[in-house]
Amino acid sequence: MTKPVLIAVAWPYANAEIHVGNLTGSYLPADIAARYHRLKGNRVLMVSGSDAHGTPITVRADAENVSAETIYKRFHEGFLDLYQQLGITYDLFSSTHTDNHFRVSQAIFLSLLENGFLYTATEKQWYAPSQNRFLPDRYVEGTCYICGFAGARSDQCDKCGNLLDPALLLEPRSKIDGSTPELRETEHHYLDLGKLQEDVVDFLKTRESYWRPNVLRQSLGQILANGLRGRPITRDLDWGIPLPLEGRDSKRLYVWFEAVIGYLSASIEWANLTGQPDAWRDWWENPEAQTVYFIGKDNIPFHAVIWPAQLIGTGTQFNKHFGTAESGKKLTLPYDVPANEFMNLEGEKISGSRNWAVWGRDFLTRYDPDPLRYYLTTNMPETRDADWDWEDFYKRNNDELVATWGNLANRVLSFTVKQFEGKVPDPGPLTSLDEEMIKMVETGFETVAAEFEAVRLRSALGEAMRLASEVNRYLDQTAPWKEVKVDRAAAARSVYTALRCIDSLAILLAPFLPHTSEKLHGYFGYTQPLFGTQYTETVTDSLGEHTALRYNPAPEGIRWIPSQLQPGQALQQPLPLFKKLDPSIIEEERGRLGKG
RNA sequence: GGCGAGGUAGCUCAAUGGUGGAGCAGUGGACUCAUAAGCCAUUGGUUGUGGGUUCAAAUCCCACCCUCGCCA
Repeated sequence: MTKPVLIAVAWPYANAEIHVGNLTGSYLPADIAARYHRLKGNRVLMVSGSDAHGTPITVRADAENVSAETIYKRFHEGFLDLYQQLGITYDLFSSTHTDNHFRVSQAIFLSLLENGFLYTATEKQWYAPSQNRFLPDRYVEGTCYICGFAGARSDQCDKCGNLLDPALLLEPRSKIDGSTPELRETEHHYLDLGKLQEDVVDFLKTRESYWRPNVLRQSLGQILANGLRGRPITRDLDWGIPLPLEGRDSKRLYVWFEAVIGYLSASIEWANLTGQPDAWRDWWENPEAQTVYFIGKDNIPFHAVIWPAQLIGTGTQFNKHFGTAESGKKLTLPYDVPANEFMNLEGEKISGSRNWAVWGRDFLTRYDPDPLRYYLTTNMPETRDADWDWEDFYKRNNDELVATWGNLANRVLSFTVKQFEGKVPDPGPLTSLDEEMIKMVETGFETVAAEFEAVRLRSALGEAMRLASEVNRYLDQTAPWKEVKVDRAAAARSVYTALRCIDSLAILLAPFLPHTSEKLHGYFGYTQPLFGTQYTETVTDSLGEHTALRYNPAPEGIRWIPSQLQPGQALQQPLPLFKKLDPSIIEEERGRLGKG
């Protein structure tokens, strides 16, 4: 039985490279889950894109004297490259800077407006007469009225750490041209979260039994303790999505409001690109669909509270404002938000500006993708902050990945090629020991799956690796290298049994280690691949063009099933799946940290 | 400042009131198909600190220290 599963992945801000903390926080667990569900035969749609708007990008653009679009595209291209190398298989990785996303976001805005969940209020904002525009808080600096620090940001002082009331800042000046800004009144739209609170609480209560405690406490717990207040959803900017209201189109939707809408708009863009414009409804207008959001803990309130509030507030009005066939259906609320904590690096917080980071693309110039995926999964911050430690990476690669799994596959395949003419031997009747071994691994298709369904990926990997160890134990008990000298039939039984287990383990481990599982799958002589292929595509719309990452799935079929390996099947001459690392990399890599 | 999470063996983590466990590392052993990998055995912990509740506390309560996140 297959079901629709939406894998919704955090949208990386297109103003920095992606590091291992970003990967283990959301992109990697999302891909592992997506690959698992695809193997299960579920209808998977995995979407995300570059978050192209917002002030961090315009700040950087102004600093480099280039357009915001230039900045976003530079990092966007890097994301696509990394995702392809690491095998993060988005069905669509797009961008928020697309005509489609603009229209979807505006439709959500209009739906909320029609349903009475928006209100307007007037506030005071910094305005630069010299430039004839409003300035975001972080564009204005001045002297802190609390500690006297001269380089304080308008909304926060980096010296004393206090959050500031912009209106009280002393000697304000624009970071762009040094001119003196003035406070002017401006009217903005607010999302009326107070009005939506009861519905959001009801929604969260239906998830209470299975969501991670850290996510529940920061959503349901926080609301019950403090309640929800309205939040402004517009700003005076010129980079972003214009309000779809006449006379107000100089205002832009706030990034926090529109970026989460990307999950819906990317699904719609994907549907259009595949030539089935209504296909998105299978996930978004289907109460049976499981929509799972992979994000870091800093994003919990936006995905567990505000995005559900936006969806609830939109009601059944979306199609009407988007111009698609009205269905009278509500949009699907999040099924799960398995937010991860953070990953530190050698005991310190990852910091891009200090280069205290392990960058994804840089890493892959020296190492293979699957060891990275392995280490980031065994060390995934599912319940608490984790730490990337180069010595630990080295050890887990050599002592676990190579020793337990890579060596197991290699020793049995090599032995078979050498002793049984490269063909799966005919085992004849199996002994009870053989049958127990096979059954133990087959049970893994249920026990590992249970961990996947609960999004406990570290545990799922641990269970699969435990089974690999069991096969090593089995080999020591049967010792086919001894049997082959005295009882060839016995050796054939043992080798067949081990091969069949390894064939199954390749599937169990495939979501984590797709590149090497695919390779091993080929060594077994199969011609049909486990997974599909990634490719990029340039999409042109009224805003210009953007490059999208796409995924061409493997042929339909359920592959999450135990090995049916047949005697006589011809194997390929295997090569080791993983490389042992030299201990010198530990100091070498540590030496790179913190250097420009 | 408020709220929340975490602090358990050298490392990564389990264990929510009932004799502190696993994997890896370390040590000893037998084997040799395999990337000197695998297998068997084994050393190792006053559970951040100080109090308290209890017959019994890693677990519940209070205070404090450290790390982190959210909010103000």
